[in-house]
Formats: sequence, C-alpha cells, structure tokens
Amino acid sequence: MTPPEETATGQEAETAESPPAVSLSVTQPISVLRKRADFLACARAAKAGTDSFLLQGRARDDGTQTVRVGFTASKKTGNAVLRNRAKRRMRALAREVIAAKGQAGWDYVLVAKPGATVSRVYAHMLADLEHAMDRVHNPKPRG
RNA sequence: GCGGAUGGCCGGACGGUCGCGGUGCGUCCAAUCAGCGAUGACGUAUCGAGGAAAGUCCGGACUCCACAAGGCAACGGUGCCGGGUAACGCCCGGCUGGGGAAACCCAAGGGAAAGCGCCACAGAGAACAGACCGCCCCGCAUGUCGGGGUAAGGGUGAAACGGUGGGGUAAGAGCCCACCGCGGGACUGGCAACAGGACCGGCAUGGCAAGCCCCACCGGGAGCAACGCCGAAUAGGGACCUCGCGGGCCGCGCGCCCAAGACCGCCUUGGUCUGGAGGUCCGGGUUGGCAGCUAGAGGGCACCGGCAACGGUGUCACCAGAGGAAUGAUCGUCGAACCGGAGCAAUCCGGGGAACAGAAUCCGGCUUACAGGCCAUCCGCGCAU
RNA sequence: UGGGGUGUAGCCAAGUGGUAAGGCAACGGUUUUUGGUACCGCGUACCGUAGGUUCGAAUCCUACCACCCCAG
Repeated sequence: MTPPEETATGQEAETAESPPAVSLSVTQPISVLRKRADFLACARAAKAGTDSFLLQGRARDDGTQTVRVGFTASKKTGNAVLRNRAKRRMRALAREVIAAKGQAGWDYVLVAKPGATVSRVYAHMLADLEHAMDRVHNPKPRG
C-alpha cells in the first residue's frame, strides 16, 4: 500500500519547483534564502560594496530558475531595532530592483552596513543597488 | 504665580499610493470515476509590537523525568508585625530607627545572657579587663628608688567597660545623691510588631550574623531548542527472500583452507587486507513538515465590600501569533524638543522634524533605559481677599 | 529563546576582610665595535561599573555593563 504513495509524492516534490518559473516569464518570482549553507556559498562568490550595503551574488547552476534573496545584519549594525529596520529597507530595495533586474537562477545576499543602511536616502540606495548588480553580473578582474 | 512631594496616564496625529504576516469569506487550479476540496494564486473584509516587548533577577502555569507516606539530616533561599495573592524575594497598611522646615522619603529591620571565630596598625590595655604617663599614701639607702591605693586627667584607636553636675576622699571610684541613659518589669492599650508604664536594680549586656551559626518558614530536577506526531536522500544496524560461488573440506554456517587480487617504491622471501550481488520489511534518526501556539490566575465599564493592596457581582468586546523571523518605502497636512531673529512681555517669523526601544510558550512582579507632555492630591513661600 | 561561565598592569595571571604576589613584554643601566644573550634596576592597577554591609572590601551582598561557551 505505502510504496506507490511515496514514489508519487517524491516526483511531485521534484516537479513542484519548475512550473512557476516557466509560467511567469515577465516578472521574476523571488523567494527568501533560509539555509546557512546558501549564505556561506554567496559569501564566497562575487561581491560589490556600496555606500549603503554590500551585495553578494552567484549563479546556482542547479537547473532551477528561481531568483532568491537573503538579508544579513550582524550585531555590528546595532541593536534589534536597527537590525530589523536595515533588513526591511533592504527588502524594499530587493522588491523594486532585483525583481526587475535579477538574473534567473541566481542567489543574492544583501549585507547591512552600520549606520548607512538605516540612514541613507532611499533614492540613493536604489541607484547603489542597480550599480552593484551590474558589477556582480559583469565582474572586472582586478590585480 | 514660584519652588517642591506623591500617585496615575500618554508615548507624535490624520490621510493617499505601492508592499508584508495572520484570520474569515468568495473565485480559480490537481494526481483520480465520484465526493471532499489541502498547499498555492487572485479578490475582499478585518486584525497586526511595548511600557518597558529589554535584563533574565524572583514567582507560577504547562510539559517531560524521578518519586509509597511521614520524620530527620544535608544543601539553597527568605527574615519587624498584620493583611492581599495561584504564588513570590512582590504589593498594601502599620511599627521601630534614620533624613527633611514640611508634604514626604529611606532601611536584608529576627537572635550577640546557645556556642565558636574575628577585631589589622596604633595603644598600657581590644573583651570572665588592664595600668604607660599621671594623681595620692607609706617606707627609706632621698631617687631615673621600692611597696601600695586609684581609674577622675593625658595619650592611641573605628571602638577603651555609662554621661553631666554635686557630695565625698589621702587621691579617687555609682562609694552616695539628682537628672539623663540602661536592664528587669506588675499593669494598661493593640490580633500583632510595638507603645505607655507603677515599681525594682547602682550598672550587669563592646562591635561584626551581607563570618560560621541558632530559630522560624519555604523548596524534587530540567526546560517550548520542553514535549508529541509525520518522516525524503545518504551512510550504518537488524530480519527475511532470490541469484551466484575458481577449487577443496565439513558440523553446511557464508565458516575454514588453498588459489587469486590489492598494498608494503620494484624483484625474491615475508607481512597486512579483501573474499559476493540484488530485493523486501523493521527500528533508531538529521534536513524538513505538523503540533505545542495563544480565550487568559486576561482586558474595558458599572455597582458593592475594604483605609488600601485587593475581592465580589453584573455587563461588553475578542485584542499579534512570526519561524534567516511579518510593521517597510514614499508623498501631503499638522506638529514637540531644539536653533536663529524681532519684541519690555504675551507672542510672532524662519529653520528643524520626535526619547528608550521590536513580541518568539504564556502570565504575576522586580530591576534597568527613556525626548517630551497631561491630570489629580498635598507641602512651603509670595500676591489678593 | 533558554542554560552556564569569566572580568586584577600592554599580555599571562596569584590573591577567601587588614600596605594587590610572580612571570613575560616595555623602559633605563652594565658587559659587547654593534646587535643578540646574560646580569642589575625600574615604573605601570580608581582590582569591569555603581551602590550597600563593615572601623576597613579585589574579597561579603545587591543592581548594572562587557565578553565567552553550550543547546536546533
């Protein structure tokens, strides 16, 4: 009785991720990074620092098309209120910029900077993120 | 009006646009004949951080583990008395002591005649007292002398064995007296802590218990990352089935021997290791999912009891439930602190743009952080009457 | 979120109520042509912060601050 059910649910779980990515081609579906290993993988990949924050990004190369975004605010950022506000402002940025310009199959991580991420003018942060994404997508080899 | 004391409350306001989390309702989408219609998507309605959500310092609820009951011991905690409470180390009322001109505030505030211990340095002496300098008497060898009396004076110390005055004396001393302090205390008031106190005692009892301790009371341990359920991949464990052994042995198990292979750089010798494959099921179990998870010793209002903390009755509403963790972005109007200017002043003009801080199982407290504002009561001063 | 621990000189640290040891480093001196080594000397502590108990606190009590560790 049980064996056929298990195989069926297993196939369903595998195919569940691909259909939404294929069906929605205009705007990218964004999911949130949750695993610590994913954050560490992004930390080893391309980086682009700005006055507002630090952007890390990488192509997963696992066949799926989902764009995923993670947010990091360490204790250096400040107390809990400042850490949460930094994450929320970065989340708002990601909703505007990464949803439009993010490349399929990539993971992005935004790292807060003490002070700047909370206090910087939002319009400047939008420009910072667009610029940073260009640099992550087209890395310049530096000596 | 100014200065102060106490208690309580608020913690930027309103609106637009784009977004986020929960719940209700509606629509859409499936493996699979029908039924039910999850996750998800969209629409709509509604709700969506705090007075400290914090520190994690106490007390509980809840869950698991341990456990016959009671006593004793050990360990930890609490500590004036009475009350409140589910409970508390919390709160209320009172007492005592201290601070303040007052309103009022502060206090780990039981026991030091149960016992032990400690009190450095200084000082003669530091705790059933003692005698360095003194003071006084006597003796003679008349002095840097000996014996005795004394504890008033000096000096040391945080602390020196009642204080002040008088009498008394060789000098002194509660030796005697007055007042104060101290100890005991009939009796009176109070539930009690305690207060008052006739009378008695010439003074006995230095401090430290946030030193050991004694007395009284309380306490089993761990924590929602507790606990319960479902359970992919990979590796390993157990049970069973099928196929297959290069040869030999036999107890027939996948056991032993030989051959074979790999390694010890290579060769010889020698040594070590390997000696099956596939399938099904079971149990443990990580990522993950579900649940615990929010209706409560809860809140608002009214009345009653109580000085109060609080309790009782009635009534009203449902008021966050996330999980790399929901509150954000932006615009407009108004806006406190603060800054600049004008004015005798009230005030006006311009700038400025809100403190501490974010739920994580849930309650009751404590503590700490906090821009600014509002209300009530009380005390003192000033003015008017 | 819960549980536990540590703060003493630049570093490592001893110190259970009475003037806060010791070592390394630093600094100065001697020896050496110079450096190193060796020897001698020397300073540095509001004992994490603030209150309290006590005559007296690094030590005892209370509150706070900072840092570290453990548990999925």
